[in-house]
This record gives sequence, structure tokens and C-alpha cells, in this order.
Amino acid sequence: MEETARMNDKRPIRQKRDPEATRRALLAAAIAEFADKGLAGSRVDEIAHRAGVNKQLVYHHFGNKDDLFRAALEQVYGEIRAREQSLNLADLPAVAAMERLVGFSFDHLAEHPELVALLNDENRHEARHVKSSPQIQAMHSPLVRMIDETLARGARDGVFRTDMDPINVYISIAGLAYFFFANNHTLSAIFDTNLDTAREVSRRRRHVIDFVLSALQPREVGPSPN
Amino acid sequence: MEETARMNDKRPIRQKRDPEATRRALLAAAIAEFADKGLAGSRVDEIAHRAGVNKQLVYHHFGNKDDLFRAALEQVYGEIRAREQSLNLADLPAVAAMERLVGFSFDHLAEHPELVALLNDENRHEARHVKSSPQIQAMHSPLVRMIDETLARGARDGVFRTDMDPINVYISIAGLAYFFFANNHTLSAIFDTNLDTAREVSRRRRHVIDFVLSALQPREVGPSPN
Amino acid sequence: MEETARMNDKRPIRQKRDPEATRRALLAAAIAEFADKGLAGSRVDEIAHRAGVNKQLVYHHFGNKDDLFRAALEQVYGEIRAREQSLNLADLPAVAAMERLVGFSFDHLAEHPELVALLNDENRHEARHVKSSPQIQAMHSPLVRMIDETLARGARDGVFRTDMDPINVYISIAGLAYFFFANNHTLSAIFDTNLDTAREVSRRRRHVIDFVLSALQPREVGPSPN
Amino acid sequence: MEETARMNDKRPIRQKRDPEATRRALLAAAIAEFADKGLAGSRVDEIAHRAGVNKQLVYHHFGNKDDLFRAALEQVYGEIRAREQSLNLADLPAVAAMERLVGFSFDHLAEHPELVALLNDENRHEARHVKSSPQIQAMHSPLVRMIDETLARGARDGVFRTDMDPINVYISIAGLAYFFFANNHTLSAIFDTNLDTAREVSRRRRHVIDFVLSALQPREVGPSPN
DNA sequence: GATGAATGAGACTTCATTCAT
DNA sequence: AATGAATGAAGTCTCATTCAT
Repeated sequence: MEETARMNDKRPIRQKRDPEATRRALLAAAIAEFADKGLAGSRVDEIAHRAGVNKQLVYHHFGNKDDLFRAALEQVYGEIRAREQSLNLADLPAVAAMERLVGFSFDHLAEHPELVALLNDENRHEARHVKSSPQIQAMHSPLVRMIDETLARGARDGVFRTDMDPINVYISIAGLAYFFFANNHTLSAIFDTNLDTAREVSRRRRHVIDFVLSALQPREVGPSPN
Repeated sequence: MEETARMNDKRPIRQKRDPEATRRALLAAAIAEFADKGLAGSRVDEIAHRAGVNKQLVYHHFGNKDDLFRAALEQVYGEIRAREQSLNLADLPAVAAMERLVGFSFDHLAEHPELVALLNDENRHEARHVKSSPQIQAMHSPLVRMIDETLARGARDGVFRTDMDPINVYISIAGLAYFFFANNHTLSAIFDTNLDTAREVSRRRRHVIDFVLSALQPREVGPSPN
Repeated sequence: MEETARMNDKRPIRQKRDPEATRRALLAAAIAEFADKGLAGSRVDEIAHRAGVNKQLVYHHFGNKDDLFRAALEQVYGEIRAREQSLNLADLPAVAAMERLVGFSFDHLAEHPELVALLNDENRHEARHVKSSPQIQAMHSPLVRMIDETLARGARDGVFRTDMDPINVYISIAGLAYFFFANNHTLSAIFDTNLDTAREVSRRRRHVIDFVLSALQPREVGPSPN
Repeated sequence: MEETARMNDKRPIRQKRDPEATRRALLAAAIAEFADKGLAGSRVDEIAHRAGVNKQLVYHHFGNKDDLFRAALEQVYGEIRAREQSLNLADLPAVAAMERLVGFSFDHLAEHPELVALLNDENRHEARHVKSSPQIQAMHSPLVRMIDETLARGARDGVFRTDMDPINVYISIAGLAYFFFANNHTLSAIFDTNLDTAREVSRRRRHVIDFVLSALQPREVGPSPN
């Protein structure tokens, strides 16, 4: 990818000014660089280089490094939220719906390590960029509603417990996948194994789905949740 | 936080020559700075300043920034692993032991946000420092053994499922707490609430303990784990 | 010398944007500074200052200090080799040709103390920069050929000995001048005289030409040169 | 040599304070380090390390880095001048005496690359340390006298020319060897050969002796020197 | 819109030297 | 005599951003 970009450098074809393509290239390069190095560790120079364009265009199109980071967040947040909407959970029985949601959440993180990486950094900066992005703020209410509806449906059908808070359930679903991917390297190191293999990812996926569905099951007698 | 540190600056209490105290002060300052800004975003200058010592002493005592980061990781990893050993889970019934472990894991992260922050960064660097630290490598086998024994005891007593992998269980326990703390700011922002309050932390704690113990319960008929 | 350079600083003549001039100014300043202080003793800051430009432009135009040193070597090597080619030795009788070559070699070192100084340093670094410069590697074969042809012509004409290796002859020609200039200060000090005067330089020049031509003369009975 | 020093590090035997041995070790280490890196490039820390002693002892025994450099020069100058005195040239016929002197000069440089390296640096600093060392100043008059006597004897015996200045002859003798060793790396690089082999050193040695003796021979008709 | 040159600020690190023991 | 800790100054290099074309 980078090599291609470098080779295309100076190619007369691209001389045709295509601002939209330039913008897209910069955004993709930014997401990759920010995911690799973090906000502080990323270099505007390197982002421009990855995109195959002049550094000044970063400023032309995005303003500055922080604004570019916000744009990157909007992009990756937008993707996951859009795909979640396409799951059509309402068309499925509650258990199947929940299984689909958990599976999707896991798979999306597996396929999009940049999401994990960007969120890590954004939290280090106290969600500064998210808070200043109306676009991101707007895209999250459907998610809570979706989980709430699924939980309610499952409760009505007698397959889910009735006392579950949708936000905490979402955090648990996300956390069970997120921690595995976010901390894959340290976990592999301290447990002296390699968790970054297809086999281990697949085992983890089954564990997470099983874990969530088990936890949501109604119980005869459970330990009092304090 | 930083202001406090700066105010202690030049405090007359500091003895003339106490290399061990200098080392400790630098390490504490490093943990705080790395947690705040990450490895790339941290400034050696600022670390020395927080410790109230000359910048060059960082190099005298620790070698360089990376070595200092490794020392910081060894410190925070050492603390959590040492405290886990003091839980004496073997003295408790399996369910109570598991509850204690989950509660401790949650509380430790609540009280030690620097652990979360350092691990995030360490993973960005592919666990480079952990891998080069024999000290860290050595401290983790007791943890897996502890979980494994608790799970086995619970299974023997009929209170836990029998098919749980201890490493995956550990990752779930840690992940349920970790994600909440690591992503507290973005979660608060996107869900338009404040999850950084005593009330919400406490709710989350109950949820996590409940979630784990429910998931570990033996089931009459469970959903097929895919 | 340095003072002069500093006084030219900020001269209004310098055009606003002339990258080629900037490059040239930096290169000239680098040659002067490296000659004065050596590679290790030179300061990038001072080079930029001498060139009347911003320090960062060194990195912009040359990469780093070592690359700049290599560029300086390429420059000074290029000059002497180019001028040697202009001597047109082939147009002269062998003895006159040799006299011209020896005289030129002496004069060039006299006029270019920076060449002596840079070569000293380059040898300290085991010719690291020369070895990594294809440009320098390429410019030396004509030199050996030129000496070889002159020696052969002289031998054919009966005015030169027939057993002389051109590389050793070149090293002798260069060495007789080089040592005088390279060690002028210590020689002046230990012999309690001043060898850095026009008179002494001129005496040395005659001595060297005489020495070389005498040594090259065919002999009735000489010590067997093995 | 360096390895040995490092391995002896921490040896309990040396605990016995032996200031004279410490001084010698530091001086030897300094000569090696200055030869390797030059005055500017050498590190006091590294010299102490090579000597297996604490850095502060450099200051204790020698004052500072410059004084140490002067001591190093005194040492290497002292050695060559002392050995020259032992040549007993007066006991030999003029030609044999000259051959012995040239051979010795060549061999000494071959065996003492540190002399070449230190002189290079000393000249860069305009013989500052030599000039401030009465010890070095004092040791050079016998050398000129020695050469002058040998030349005079050879002239009297009809085997040497009569018009040779002893200082210029000394500079030629030294220069023919010095340049070969001082510039061995760059010469090897530009002539695309390896002049740092026993074979090439030996060839050069013969060339130099031959060259000097030929040049000193009386001539029937020589080219007019100038 | 697009580019390479230029810059002010500052980052990490080094180093000769001095201090306290 | 000998040591490790400590420091002020400075050195190489980086980087987000702006300028001139």
C-alpha cells in the first residue's frame, strides 16, 4: 500500500486535482498512523507520506492535527454504528438477536484494530475530540435503544433476566471483546502464549458469546447481586 | 495532580544524598506522567520536574526513557500481582473466592487508573517492554494457577460450570472492569451520561460481579455456545 | 575567519527563497567547520550560523550530520580530482609532466587546508563516508592511469626508473606535501621554528619536487629495490 | 587490550590502592581512546571505564581532559624520541645509518598507530598542548642533530648530496611513512584495494627506503631544483 | 489545489566536571 | 585514594505549523 503510493508519486495521471480523493487518502492514512502510533506519536509528515501527498494538504483539508484526529474518530465510529444498524435485531428472537449482536461486536473489533487503538488514545485525552463532535454524539442513541428493546423482548419471552441495565450490558459485551484485542500483546506475553492466532481468536469468540448469554439467562436461585 | 507535585518541589525535607529516594521519586513521577500522557506524549523533563530532581538523573538511574517505562510497568504489575497473592482465595468457598477475586480486580483498577493507562500504551508498542522484562514474565504463573484452582474447586462442589478455560475467565473478569475504566470518558460522552461518579462505579461493580458469577453457574439447558 | 562569516550574517542580499543557494551556503560552512573542528568537534548549530540560515535546514537539505560530512568530502574530493584532470600531463615531456603534477599536488594542499583536515577525520572514521559514496569511488581511476602513463612515458624516454608502482608513487607525492601541511603546527613547535611562512612553504615546495624527481631518476648502481 | 581491561574490572586484587598503577592505566586508556575518537570525540567516562577505575580519578590524577591529552602526547612523543636515540646511527656508515633511520621511522608508525592519530588531532588544535609542554619541546633537538650529522657524513663520504636541509629531510622521511598510515583507509577506498595488509605494508616499506636513498644520491646531472 | 522550503519550540540524550561520602 | 550521585550546559535531531510559489 505504502509502496504503491510511493511509486505513484509524481505520476502525471494523479495531477488532475481530485480534492475528494486526496481527502479520503489522507483520512485513511491518518487512521492507520494514529492507530499505529497514537495521537502524540503520530507524525503529520508520515500521514501525508502514507497518503502520497504533500504535508501542507493536511492543513488545507483538515485544519490541524487535532481536527484530523477528530475526523478519524468520526469515520471509525460512523462505520461501527452504521453496521450495527444493519443487524436488524428486531427481526430475530431475543436470544438469536443478542448472539448476533455479541458476535458482530467481537468480529468488528477483530477486523478493525484501529478502532480499539483510536479509542484508547481518545480516552487518554478525556474524550476531548468526541465531546467536540456533534456528529459522534448523534449516532449513539439508536444503539442503546436497540439493546434495550432486545433485553425487554427477551425478558417478555422469559429467556432473559429482567434486571439488566442496557448500558451496562453494552459495556460488558464490548469489554469482553475489547480487552482481548486491546491487550492482546501483553496478555500473550504474560501468559506466555500467543493469543493472536485464528484459533485463539475463535476460542475467545465462542467464550464471549457463551459468557454473555449465560449471564443473561434467568436464574432459579442466583447469588444475590449485592 | 501535577500542581500538587510541583508544589512539593524543592521541599526542604529532601536529604542531600539519598539515591534510593531519588530513584523512588523518579519512578512515581514517571508512572504518573506516563499514565497521563503515554510514552510518546510524556516528557522526561516533566518527569524530573514532578520528582523534584534534575533531568539528567533519569539517565543516571534508569538509562533512558524506554528503560524508565519498563521500570514503571514492573512497578505497577508488581503491585497488582502481589496484592492478588494476598487474597488467600484457597481459604474461601469457590463462589466467595470468585466474588472476592472479581471484586478485587475491579477495585484495583478503580484505584489504579495508571495501570490501565500504562497497559494501553504498552500494547500499542506490542508489549515490547514487558517482553524484555524477565521480572514481569516471572510474576504471572501464580495468577493462572489461582484461577484454575478456584474454578476446579467450584466445579467439584457443583457451583461452577466445568468447561471454563482459566485464561479466558481471567480475561473476562479483567475485561469487564477494564473497559469501563479505560473507556470511561468516551462512554460517558457517547451515552451522554457521567460514568465517572461513585454511584455509577458502584453500579458497575455490582453488575460485573453478578455478570461473572451468573455466567459461571452450571446450567440445566444452555444456549449452544456456537 | 569565523568572525567574517558571522558578520555576513543576515546580509540583506540573501534572496527570500533560493534553496540551491541555501544548500551551497550550508556546504561551504560545513567544510569550513569540519576542517576547523573535525566531525566530532563540529556543531551543527555553528554550521547553520556560518551559513546564515536556520539550523533545521541542515536536516532538511542533508539529512544529518554524517550525510553532511559525506557531502563535504564529495565536494573537496571532486575539486582536486577535477583540477588534476585539467593538468593535461599527456601534452608534456615526462619530467615536466611529473614536475607539474608534484607542484600541483603541493599547491592544492597549500591552498586547501580543509582537504587535509577532512581527510584526517575521515580516516579516523575508517573512511566510512567515502566507502558509502559511489560518487567518490568513481572519480579516482583516472588519477592512477594518469600517473601510470607518465611513468611509462618517462621510462620509455630513459628519464625515469622502470620499477615504480604508480600507487606508491602517488602516495609518496601526496605524502611529501601532506605531512608538511597536516603537521605544520607540531613540526613548527618541536623544531622551534615557524614552518607556516611563505618562505618555508616555498622551500618545502622546491625540496619536494627535487626529492621526487631525484628519486625517479634511473640510477647506475642503486640499492636493489627488491 | 581493551577487553582485558574490562575483564579485569572489579577484580578484588586491585583494591589495594596503587596510585601509580592507576595513573598508568588511565594514561594507557587515554592514549587508546584519544587515538580512536580524537580529543573531541573521546569521553572521560569511557577512558575511566577502559582503565577500570572511577571517572573522578581522571580529575584527581590529571586535572582535566586537556591535561590528560597533553600527558598522552608526552608519552607517545617520549617513546619515539627515546627509541630514535637508541639507533646509534653514528656507529654506521652514512647510507646504512640513513636506511636504519628510515626503516625505524616507518616501523614505529606501523606499530604505533596511536602516534599518528594523536598528532592529527594535536595539529587540529594548532599544537596547543605541545606548545604548553616544556617536556616535549626539550626532546627534539637531538633528532635534528642526528640527521644533520648523518647527512654531513654521507656528503663527506661522497654518497649523499650536499644540499639537503635536515629538517626537510626529516619531514620527507616521516611524511612518506606517515601519509601511508594516516590515510590508509581512504587510500584503500579510493584505489579500491586493501593497503592494510602485511604484503602492502612491506611493499610500501621497501618503496620508502628506496625512495629516500635514491633522492639523497649525488647526481651527475639532475633536473634543476626549481 | 498543491508543493517544497523554512522556522520556533522543544524533545531526548550526552558530557565534562563537581559534590558528598 | 577512591566512589557514585548530581548538575549545568549543550548537542543532535524532531515536529507542528507557516510561507512563498
